[in-house]
Amino acid sequence: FLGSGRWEEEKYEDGVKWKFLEHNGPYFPPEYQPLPDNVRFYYDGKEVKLSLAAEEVALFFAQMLDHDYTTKNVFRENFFKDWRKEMTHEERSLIKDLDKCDFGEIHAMHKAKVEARKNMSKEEKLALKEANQKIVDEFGFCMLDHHKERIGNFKIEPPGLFRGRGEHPKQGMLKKRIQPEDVIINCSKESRIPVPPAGHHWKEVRHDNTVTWLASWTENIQGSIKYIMLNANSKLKKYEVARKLKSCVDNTVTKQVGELQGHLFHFFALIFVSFDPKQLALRAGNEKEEGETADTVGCCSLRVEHITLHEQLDGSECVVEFDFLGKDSIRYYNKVPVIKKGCVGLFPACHCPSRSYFSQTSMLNKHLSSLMPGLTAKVFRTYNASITLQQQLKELTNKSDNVAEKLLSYNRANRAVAILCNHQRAPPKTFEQSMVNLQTKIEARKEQLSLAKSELKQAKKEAKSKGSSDPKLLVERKKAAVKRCEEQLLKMEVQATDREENKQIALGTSKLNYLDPRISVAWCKNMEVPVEKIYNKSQRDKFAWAIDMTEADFEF
DNA sequence: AGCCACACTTAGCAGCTGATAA
DNA sequence: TTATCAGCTGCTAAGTGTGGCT
Repeated sequence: FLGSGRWEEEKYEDGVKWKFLEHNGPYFPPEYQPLPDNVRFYYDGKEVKLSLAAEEVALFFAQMLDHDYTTKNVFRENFFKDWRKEMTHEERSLIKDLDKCDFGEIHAMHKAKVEARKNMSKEEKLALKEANQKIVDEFGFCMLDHHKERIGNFKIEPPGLFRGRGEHPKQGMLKKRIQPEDVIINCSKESRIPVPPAGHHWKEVRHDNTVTWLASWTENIQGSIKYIMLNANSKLKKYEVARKLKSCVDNTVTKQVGELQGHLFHFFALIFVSFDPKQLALRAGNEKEEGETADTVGCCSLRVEHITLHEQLDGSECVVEFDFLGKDSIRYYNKVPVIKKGCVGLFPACHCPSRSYFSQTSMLNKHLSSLMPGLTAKVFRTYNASITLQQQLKELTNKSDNVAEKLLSYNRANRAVAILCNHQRAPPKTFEQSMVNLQTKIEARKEQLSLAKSELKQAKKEAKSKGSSDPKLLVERKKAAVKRCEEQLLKMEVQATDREENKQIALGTSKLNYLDPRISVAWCKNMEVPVEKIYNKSQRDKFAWAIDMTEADFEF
């Protein structure tokens, strides 16, 4: 029964995702608690008692006062506009200038609350934890077919100020409180229908087993739909599609260049032909509505100003320099030499200012899926990421290394992928300090080591002169101490290297979403590294299928 | 072909927590 | 026992891709 069917997906016929679904509905955040009387708001120096609705929104802003957002003009303007909508007539005619608003006391109260929470007694913390656990127990699980499953996000998003990333035109707008009347419930007809909070009703209860969500509502900033869903589980199928691409790369995709030139923008040809894994892993780049989101682009939406063509750069011929903001407004900067000379002729097109040269992802995907079933633009990222990990692991790890060194190599391979996929992070606020701390520890350990060494020498000397069995034992002990010290020192030095190299790189995203876990599991088996060293508990759960099925000889 | 609605995946960050060192 | 900090989890924004409609 451990055979091939065990990790099968798509249990049901066309599009049916479940046969039975039962849950308790989403959890709603607590109602707003009015400010105590001693916490006041001032306008133009004078105390103003705000209405409940206006006060709540004022608190949202006051809570963010330490954040960069509140210094940004767009944020402030959007906030102020939406805040005024929540005010009463009188408030609105009085409060006309955000700069004259004094949120000082509200801000101070908020900070005191955070502080108090931090300083809670053990008992209080435990009580809070238990209360939270009760909520999880009641709302955090559902019955999906015959299994009890953990729900990924069972809480309705609380109201607040919209925190769009980058230069988001809607940052600071009021994200409204969601009521049960806004929420659609999805579950089995024959299940216990979730009960709405007292005095409320659901917007709708439906029974659609072709979708996986349990509840949904429409959010007021972009008008998009938000869902309550299970945690996405990684799919074997997705990696198999990417893996198939490996054999397709030469005989299918690259041969299509000529055809691509015909009816798709030339730039795809360039990108998808020059896809030596060490090169590009751009996102597809769907069109976006202008003014609704931050101006970010991907492969298909790149504009002329994002690309510079160099006929000669850093010793390579025909190099494309990319500089643009991608998803989450993360900057992508890269200089990529073209590997297929046939593409050179395509470059002049990049200088054409017309957007029409840049085809759409739907066109691209249509073409790609005709080349290979299941092939879409994002499969290239999965393929590139996984093949790069495999190559890097092969290149970097030695069987004779110790575990710490092997793990450094693994992280370096993972890092190569993260760089390829442009997974960046802001350097942690405490980064410099923690590096200094680690360095200090290393120095201390070094001293300890030299001390241990001289003690060993001394012990040896004494053992020689006395020759008794007792000092010999001492020599062994000292030897062990030196060895232990050396190991710890090495471990710390490796850790320092790893951390320094990882300053601005986020490994988690590629690990979770792009790297075929079978590559990592096979590597662990080959290198005799316990799988817990590279996957934590939740990652092991997510990749249980790979851990279970993968042999040491797996090749992506 | 272009659009939009919808469903689902991928993403960085903030705050929490538990391991570790002092 | 307490302070610290790295790693983890939860959160929710921001992508991708499909399919139906005009």
